[in-house]
Amino acid sequence: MKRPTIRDIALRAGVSKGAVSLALNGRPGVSEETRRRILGVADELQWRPNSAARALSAARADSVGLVLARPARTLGVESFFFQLISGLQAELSTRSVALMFQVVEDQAAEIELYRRWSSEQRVDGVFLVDLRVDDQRIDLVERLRMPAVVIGGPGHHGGLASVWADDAAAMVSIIEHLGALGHRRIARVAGLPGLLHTERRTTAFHEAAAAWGITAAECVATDYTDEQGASATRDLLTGRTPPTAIVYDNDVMAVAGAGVAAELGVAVPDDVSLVAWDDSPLCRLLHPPLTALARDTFAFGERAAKTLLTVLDGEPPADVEDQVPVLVPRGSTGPPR
Amino acid sequence: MKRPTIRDIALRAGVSKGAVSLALNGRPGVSEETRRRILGVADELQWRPNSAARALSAARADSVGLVLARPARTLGVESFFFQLISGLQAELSTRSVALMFQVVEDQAAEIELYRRWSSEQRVDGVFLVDLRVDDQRIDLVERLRMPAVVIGGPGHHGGLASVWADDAAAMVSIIEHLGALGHRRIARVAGLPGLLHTERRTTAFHEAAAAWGITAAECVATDYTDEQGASATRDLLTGRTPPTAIVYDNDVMAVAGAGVAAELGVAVPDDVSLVAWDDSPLCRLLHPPLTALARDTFAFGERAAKTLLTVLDGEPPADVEDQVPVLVPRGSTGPPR
DNA sequence: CTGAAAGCGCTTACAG
DNA sequence: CTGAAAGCGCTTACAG
Repeated sequence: MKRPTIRDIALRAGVSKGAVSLALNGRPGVSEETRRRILGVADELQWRPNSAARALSAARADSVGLVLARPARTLGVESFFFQLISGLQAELSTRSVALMFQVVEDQAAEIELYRRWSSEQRVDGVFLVDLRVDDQRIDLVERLRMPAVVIGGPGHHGGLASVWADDAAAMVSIIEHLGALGHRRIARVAGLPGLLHTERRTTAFHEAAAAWGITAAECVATDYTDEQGASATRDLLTGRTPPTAIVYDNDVMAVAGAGVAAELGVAVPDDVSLVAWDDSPLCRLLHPPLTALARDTFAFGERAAKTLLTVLDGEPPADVEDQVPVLVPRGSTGPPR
Repeated sequence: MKRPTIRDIALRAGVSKGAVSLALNGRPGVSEETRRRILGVADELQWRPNSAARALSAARADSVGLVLARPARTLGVESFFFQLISGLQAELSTRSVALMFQVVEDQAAEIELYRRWSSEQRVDGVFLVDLRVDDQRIDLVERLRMPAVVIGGPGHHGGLASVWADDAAAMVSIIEHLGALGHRRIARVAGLPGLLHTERRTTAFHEAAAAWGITAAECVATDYTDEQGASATRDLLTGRTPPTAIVYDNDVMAVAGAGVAAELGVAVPDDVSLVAWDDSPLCRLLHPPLTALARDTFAFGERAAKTLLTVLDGEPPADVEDQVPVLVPRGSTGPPR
């Protein structure tokens, strides 16, 4: 009634434990006939590998990690990470690799966790998200010799693999959409200043605006929360020369902004056009629905997982560019009144 | 330069490996003095346990699992699970227990995963969510002798531990709020029919309505998505005797319903009052903000984790009732016109 | 209170 | 192509 081990298989098949191991792992060293016999017995006994034993002797954990450094109670509406995780797992599960997903309070706790995972050998590799300008984690992970994929490069990821989308090109498509509609005063409610992708978007925003002869192109920094998205919108709309269009760095803030506009009696899109970076059910649910920058985050996750798996296979770290996000025009953008 | 093991500690401290193990795990069998010396050396060497070795010999994985059976691409706006996971981890991390979180397509895949986890001994226990009427998992988990906590009982969870909130009492508070405002035609856009808590809410809805002399109390079944929430709302509002108030089983559908009302030119709350079960930033962001049933899901998660940890300690399975969710009245409810 | 040994279930050189 | 043995880093009886 105990769980069968390779010892039981070896006994029953009349071979050694070593041969069983080779056969089960599809490695050379046993004849095709004995392999078949061994697999048959394993199947009959309903044998499954003990993950701890395998991890101990092979020095592999068969799991990889993803840490999210956010104050737990503020996590919420953003569907991005759920989609990402689903995509990661879809790919990882094809190789029976588990995902250790952990939410921590801040980057200090995140770093401590990598140290622990490394020394406990809990994971074979990690995904790094929310990259910052001069991120400490790149260096740490390289020092720990922990295989890693940086999600949301490019650049600044040392010798690590990375998967990323071209934020600059996406920003250009937004500005082109608004510029073509006739907007000349555009504001942006940006995300956290320290994040690398925020900085990249800011640069692209100003460059694209300049190319369209848009001189009034202000960026307001926020922490991504609905509160700050709402108050930034209020400040912009009640200023002396309010913008005719606002671009938000996430969907939550865009929705909050739409709420503020409704409250102030500012008509969307006649008085102000709104664009959300990242599409979500949220954007489609609003009235009018929000014009949004859509990307296939699930597929992005799959790609990231695939990249980490190749690194674990010993391939040199790749630098993978994902599709450019696509702007989906909806009711929240139109020509300025 | 290799990672230190207990052997290194034993050598350096001049004791046996066994003594080191006892000291490190705070168990009796070593004198206070040698324990201190051993801990000192461990600290000096920056020793950390190898989780695989520990799991193999102690037959513990030091991790627990949570599986979500939802088609991956439909996962999204609901903040409930993120909050829950954060709460689970906050508690689990105090005991260095990891959480294996996995998203699968359906219950068949979920069950297969439990079998695998059990035979590979990947986890010491699991959390069961989205309980169904006559759920197969209860029986399976009991047969596998896998410690478990059912989240969202009560009842129907066999000999397993459970944590739950009183959905019936919460539903009563909603109906009382609406009844006191003068509503006599109330509809409910319900979640998935097969789920246990949906059924409990349905029963409570009808009983509470009857108690207030509300005869028009219709329930429409949905799959929790915004699409179905929207179309159910459209059907209700364009029917021959539309309700003056609608109760939604989640926040996503309530927001979708608000969008439909805006589209149809139905005023909220004058023409129709809206209530969301589960509060979220989403509800506060809308204009008018939605009256919602709030609960502290983070704390709920902590409590669930605590319960599973006590089960792992060998305590008899507990049945823990969480706080009753609290109705937060906002702009979306008022007296019927 | 402490030490020496066996064992957890695998993988991996090393002989034959 | 196959077998016997050692070893991964812990824990846990069992002697002293």
